[in-house]
Amino acid sequence: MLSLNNDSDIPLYSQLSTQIMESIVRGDLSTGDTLPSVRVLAGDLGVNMHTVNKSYHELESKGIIEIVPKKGAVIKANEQKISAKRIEILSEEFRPIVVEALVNGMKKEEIHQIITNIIIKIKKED
Amino acid sequence: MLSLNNDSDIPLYSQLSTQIMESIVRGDLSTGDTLPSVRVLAGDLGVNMHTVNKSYHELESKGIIEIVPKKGAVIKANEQKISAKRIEILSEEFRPIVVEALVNGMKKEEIHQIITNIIIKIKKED
DNA sequence: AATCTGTTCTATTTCGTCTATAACAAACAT
DNA sequence: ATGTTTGTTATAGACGAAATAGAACAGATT
Repeated sequence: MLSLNNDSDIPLYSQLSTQIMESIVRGDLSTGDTLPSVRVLAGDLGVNMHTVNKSYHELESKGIIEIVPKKGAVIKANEQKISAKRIEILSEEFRPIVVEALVNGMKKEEIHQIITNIIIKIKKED
Repeated sequence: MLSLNNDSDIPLYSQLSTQIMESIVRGDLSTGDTLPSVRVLAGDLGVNMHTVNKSYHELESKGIIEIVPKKGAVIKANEQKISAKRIEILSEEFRPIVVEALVNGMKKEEIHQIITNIIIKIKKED
């Protein structure tokens, strides 16, 4: 179930993108499935149409979905091999958080444990 | 050496905070060391005094440094035991990036490898 | 005594987010 | 065929964060 938090400092469209990606990881959404129209989902979530539209385009730029104008948004099959460029982008996103963990005295294994727990958490939630 | 990127979508004060934390992790800054005054560092980096001030206060809120009014900013000793609350905060920050990695088809071990590489990279840089 | 320090205040510019409304042309449903 | 739904595009406004600028203050340093 999707739900956005207005009080968060994370933009609504980013929250939505992340939650849709979580649904895919969890298996609730699979390759070929279509997402609700921007108007319908906006109505369900109580946000503006453009906010949902922005999220969909963010997902499209990440290669997660395909937007067919006048038709809808479809979940794409995930690439079998992740590109080196994508890994580089992910690394840059991970970096500041890893630094913060390290400066707090955490060891590599403890950070790995946090990652492991997050993965477990994502796959268990509904 | 500190250097900020004006074209980045990451705020200047956040970039600065991260780089200072990296210096600590790397050992270039140790407990008891004092940071440059907000005016001096701002001059070196070519940014406004308030931008550096904001970074220092962000670091103080994270418990990394201590600001003594009219004196300066000093690197604090890192807590021997990281609090559960801090781990929770870090987890929430890690989460969306982990999701993005998973939706790209990465496995747990591959994400661990990215983390490991980041740590190596941080400690090697100058 | 002069300088340097972080602090506080006011002000302005710029940009991203979010909302709102409207119109368009293509796809779809009945 | 008609009416609805679709994503797209455009314009507009409100709001807050980021960043800059300049000035003044009082305590610490030299």
